[in-house]
Amino acid sequence: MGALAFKITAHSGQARRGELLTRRGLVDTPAFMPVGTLATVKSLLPEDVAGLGAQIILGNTYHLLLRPGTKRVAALGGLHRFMGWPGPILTDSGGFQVFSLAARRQISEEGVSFRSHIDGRALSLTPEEAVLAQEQLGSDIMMMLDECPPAGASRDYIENALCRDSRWAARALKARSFDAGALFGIVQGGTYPDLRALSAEKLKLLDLDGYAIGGLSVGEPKEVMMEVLSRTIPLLPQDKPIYLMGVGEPADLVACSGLGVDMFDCVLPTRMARNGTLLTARGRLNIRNQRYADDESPIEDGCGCLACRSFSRAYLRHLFMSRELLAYRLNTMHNLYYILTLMAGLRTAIEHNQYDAFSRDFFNKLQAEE
RNA sequence: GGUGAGGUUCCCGAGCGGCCAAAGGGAGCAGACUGUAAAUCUGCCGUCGACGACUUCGGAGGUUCGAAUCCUCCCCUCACCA
Repeated sequence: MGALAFKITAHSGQARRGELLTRRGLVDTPAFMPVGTLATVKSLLPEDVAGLGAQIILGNTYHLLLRPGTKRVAALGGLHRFMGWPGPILTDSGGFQVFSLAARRQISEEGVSFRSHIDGRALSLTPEEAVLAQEQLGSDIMMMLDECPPAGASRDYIENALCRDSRWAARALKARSFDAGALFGIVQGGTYPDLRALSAEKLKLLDLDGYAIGGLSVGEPKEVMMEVLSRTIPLLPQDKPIYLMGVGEPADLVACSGLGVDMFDCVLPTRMARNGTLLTARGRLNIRNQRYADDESPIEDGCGCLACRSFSRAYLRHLFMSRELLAYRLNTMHNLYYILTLMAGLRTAIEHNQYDAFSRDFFNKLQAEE
């Protein structure tokens, strides 16, 4: 208590407009959290990130544990000071790396042992150590260590994992210091509604500050994801923030907000930016494409981001083709601006009880011919 | 003027009698990317009526069942000597 307060200020259908009050400031929800895995949102300055409209960012325990070390970050004054971001930070626990680095790790009741992807050295992460590392970082919202099973995992496997997750959640809570940040639990259960319910039941017994939904958008069809989500959200405490982990395609943000999700994070806008794909209301635009070589128009007419205000598609294409560093920065600014502006629009719509109209308009534009 | 090395598909560059439309880079073209091992990865990249055919390896001839690969002459580069 005290680490986090959440207040819902408006509803529009299932969609919720809320205010998440962390110990380092307010976050308006539904919120999108840009990912800054290694203590930086790649290519941007903290003031850029804030200027684009982000109120909270995500950092990563696993990566920072390996380099430069969470103990070192603590000695240097914590992650906020280290990276120059004074606002709220949510830290992932390393749970996703249990999934993405599956080939280099082993899971036991005690925890996870990894082979570092940098130098191959062995390291272990228990639920307690994950909390400790996040406390060393000075995290405002810590995530419990969990296992995120792949889409193809068997029912037995998923059930076994989620039961262990709930034990890990209890251990994480017990390990947390009294003055530490908030701690979220993570609901798993793959695409099985009853397993999702089981996971939610177990986690609800614990005094967690928020509930994340993990193990989605890991390869399952989109309709399945929406179906699972719509059946899982009602099972969670409605007075706590609900966080859909790893989801961030514009269409998903709109659709999932409509189901009641309050928080999102995703590498998609920043990674795509660095790979030359730009987000627009009409869909994706690959700036590498030949047809933009002589195009004097901005990425998107009417977009208020720095890249669109100042530069043409032709120039941005040139920068990207030349691998100029400015390309990554401008592309990232555009994509994050697009996403964060979309979230702001969504919040306003919910406040005015116009979620449906907003959503309809969004999908109509997306469908429209170029 | 002499001697030596060499001219390969957009570029660089392997190949040195058949398994070569020709390795490997680069460039180019297109696609993917959802709690970041990602400024990454994948595919295409001579032409066509395209599981086959046709035209290519400085030029022209020749040897051979068969040549980018061997021989002759010519053209052009580069290095060194005059």
